[in-house]
Amino acid sequence: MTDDATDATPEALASRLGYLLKHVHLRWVEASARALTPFGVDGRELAVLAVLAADRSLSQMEAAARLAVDRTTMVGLVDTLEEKGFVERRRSSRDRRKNIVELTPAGRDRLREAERAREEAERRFLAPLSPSGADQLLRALRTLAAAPRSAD
Amino acid sequence: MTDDATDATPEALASRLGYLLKHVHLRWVEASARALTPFGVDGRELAVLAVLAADRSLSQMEAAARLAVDRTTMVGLVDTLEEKGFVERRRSSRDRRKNIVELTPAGRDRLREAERAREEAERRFLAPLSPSGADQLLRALRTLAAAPRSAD
DNA sequence: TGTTGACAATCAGCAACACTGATTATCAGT
DNA sequence: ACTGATAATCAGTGTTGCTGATTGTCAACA
Repeated sequence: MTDDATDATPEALASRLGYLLKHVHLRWVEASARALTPFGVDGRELAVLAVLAADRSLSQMEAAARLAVDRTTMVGLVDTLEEKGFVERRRSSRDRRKNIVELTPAGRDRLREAERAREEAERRFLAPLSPSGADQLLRALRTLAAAPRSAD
Repeated sequence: MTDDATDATPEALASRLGYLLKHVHLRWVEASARALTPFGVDGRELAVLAVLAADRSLSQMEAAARLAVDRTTMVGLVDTLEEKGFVERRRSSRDRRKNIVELTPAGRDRLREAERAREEAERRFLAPLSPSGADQLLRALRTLAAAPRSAD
């Protein structure tokens, strides 16, 4: 009896925002991990490459701010990307406290390939929605992410 | 010096599903935590109370399956709810391996109050969207959460 | 010029969390 | 009775993100 609960969303939770966000996110993490494994990067590392490609070069702190990850987390992120040969650290000549992080040619190539795979995975993931539904979802999420932190 | 990046979603990431899901979820966790603090439960504990109220009584495993949390995590969840006096464990008489978990009257009261607060918080959280937009968001999330695990 | 306060990157340690695997008690079927 | 499966529990592990301290550097100013 009722072992359908294993992968169907149970009635009592179906409308809970927290439950839905968490599980959809989890699903996506799994799906994107699967899609990105062949490229040797995970979703967050790819996002780092993407922000570095967007702005020519950034300090670690700037990159961390862009991605809204902790500054100490960025250290490790850049570490692994550097080991993989996708980025390079360089001391800024204008402010020698800063590490300028830049894409290597290999990093740029990998970014291009992996981005394609990510986009494809995202398309597949959103396939259960109508095209306009997918679009509205992204727009709604963007709105909520950008909304000012509720001032109590 | 672009410190606007701290709370505005940077261009390069604005359309990343993973980024958006993660940060919207994080925002919601913060908001709901703030809303629920006065009631002495967090979002997950409240969800446990809700599934217990929906189905008269459940074994721990059944409750865990409903919420899609690990069975070992449910042990701790029930532990703290029991300490707070909101649920009670009872050995099933029909299958003495099972712990039947049931709401106490105090748990039922707390659930009612806290649910009201959660709904109110959810309304506030979704306020930046139009009413129909909020509705569509929930529907889309429900669809994605229920979609069959992509079969590669 | 030397001193002061702030900031960038790094590192070590901590807390939260969920999972794996083993253990104990119980069940159902032979 | 004996066997294989299942429920709850616990101990240990790995991950993650954070706090706080450290080191080097900067900018401002007496």
